[in-house]
Amino acid sequence: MQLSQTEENYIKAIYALSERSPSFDTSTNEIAVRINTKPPSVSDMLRKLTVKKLVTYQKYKRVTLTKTGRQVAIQIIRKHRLWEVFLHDKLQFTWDEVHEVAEQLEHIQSEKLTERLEKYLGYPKYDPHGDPIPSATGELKEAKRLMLSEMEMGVTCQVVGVKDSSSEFLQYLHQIDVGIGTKIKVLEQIAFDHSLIVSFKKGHQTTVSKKFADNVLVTS
Amino acid sequence: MQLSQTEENYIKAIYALSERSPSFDTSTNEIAVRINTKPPSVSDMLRKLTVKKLVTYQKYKRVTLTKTGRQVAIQIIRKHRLWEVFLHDKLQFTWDEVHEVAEQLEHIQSEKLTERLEKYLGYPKYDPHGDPIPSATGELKEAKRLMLSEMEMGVTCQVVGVKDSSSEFLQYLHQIDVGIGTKIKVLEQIAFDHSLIVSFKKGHQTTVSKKFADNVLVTS
DNA sequence: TACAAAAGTTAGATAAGCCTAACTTGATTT
DNA sequence: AAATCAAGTTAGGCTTATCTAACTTTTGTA
Ligand SMILES: [Mn+2]
Ligand SMILES: [Mn+2]
Ligand SMILES: [Mn+2]
Ligand SMILES: [Mn+2]
Repeated sequence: MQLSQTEENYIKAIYALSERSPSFDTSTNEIAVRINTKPPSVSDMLRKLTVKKLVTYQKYKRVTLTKTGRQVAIQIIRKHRLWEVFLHDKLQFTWDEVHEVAEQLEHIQSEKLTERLEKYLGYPKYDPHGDPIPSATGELKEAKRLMLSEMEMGVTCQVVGVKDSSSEFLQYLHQIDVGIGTKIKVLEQIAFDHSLIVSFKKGHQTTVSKKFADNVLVTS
Repeated sequence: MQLSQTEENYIKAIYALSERSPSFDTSTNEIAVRINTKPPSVSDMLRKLTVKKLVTYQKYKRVTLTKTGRQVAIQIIRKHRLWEVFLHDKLQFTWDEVHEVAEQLEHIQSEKLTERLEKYLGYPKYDPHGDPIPSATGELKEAKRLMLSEMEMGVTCQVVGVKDSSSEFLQYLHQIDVGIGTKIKVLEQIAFDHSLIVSFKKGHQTTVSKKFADNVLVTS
């Protein structure tokens, strides 16, 4: 099925939002906020996507992706993350620069390109944000990741991704020299505001907020 | 200036058509044929591009790119050809596969991407079809493609394309094992009928007609 | 020079995406 | 159960890009 860039962006947004909901659905307003449009535009598009059997939707109710819709979403995410790896590994883009360009590259239509790119990159399993890359057949492994705020005291862990990928957050991380692979040990939790005292690398010690720790994903 | 993909494709078409005209201009109908639209669509677009100062145009007359228009065209061509090199050199796409995908990739907007890609590819001067790659500042060399019949004696060259793409010709090429990338050395020209004695690869030697040599494009 | 054919433009529609303003529905609270 | 408010849809309009049919200008040839 030949989808426009706009349709692809909607599908991807619905996927992301519904995956994080316990009932695997989402709402008109949530979609509007995420893709920076107004609710009426979303209503229009949901009608279109329903006709194309990509979403299950009745007006005034919440939306779910159909099986086809989910497959479409996963293929776009696959391309997005492969391009992110390319930009990061081959063209030395920094962590916070890759997303914006991948947002465009994910819409290039050529299966051959995707497969060749994947091979060229050495079949990477994770993108530069630590998110798993779906296989050509749509298999997507769950990354066993924790929020930094969930780590036990005294245990050293490694940064594998972020929850928030706003450029504000990514730039802050860059500023304090935290990236994929950075080793962090949680030393103490402050009862008052749940902020954490942590050490990076060789003893260099800082305090980070709960909000920060909730948005840094780590593996132990 | 932020241009749509459609506008970019028009600009590129106008560039290609006007470059091959002695007066550096082109016509509504020529553009329509090239980008597979109807003349009224072209008329509309020419009005739009005139307002944006990308073309010089008066209705019922022929159209020329402005200096800005030409710069825009060259930047798109630069991206197109760099992506062709990437697809060919890094992802092993064949010469006839690269164009279609590059047609999409040329519209990705990120100067940094273009510059990094160029560096990554080792600042190539020519694309896989032997066409020159403009520099970041818009400098553009002459094409280095010649007809095989124009080659000097004793010089080894490489096949980069064909002028005639009839299946008779392509089958003949296949039969004598000539394809893109084949190395050819011109040994002798027969005065009588301008046929050429050439050697392929390791000394394997043949005679080809003038008509053949006029339709094989090579770079030295 | 006249006048027919070709080249090009305008008029009027359509489709995709987006918007604001006005309305409807469903959920929450009393 | 009714009232209120948030969530969502519809109505109607705008822009970009396209088309066909009808018209106008330019051209090239008799
Ligand atoms: Mn996108
Ligand atoms: Mn990512
Ligand atoms: Mn293009
Ligand atoms: Mn080319």
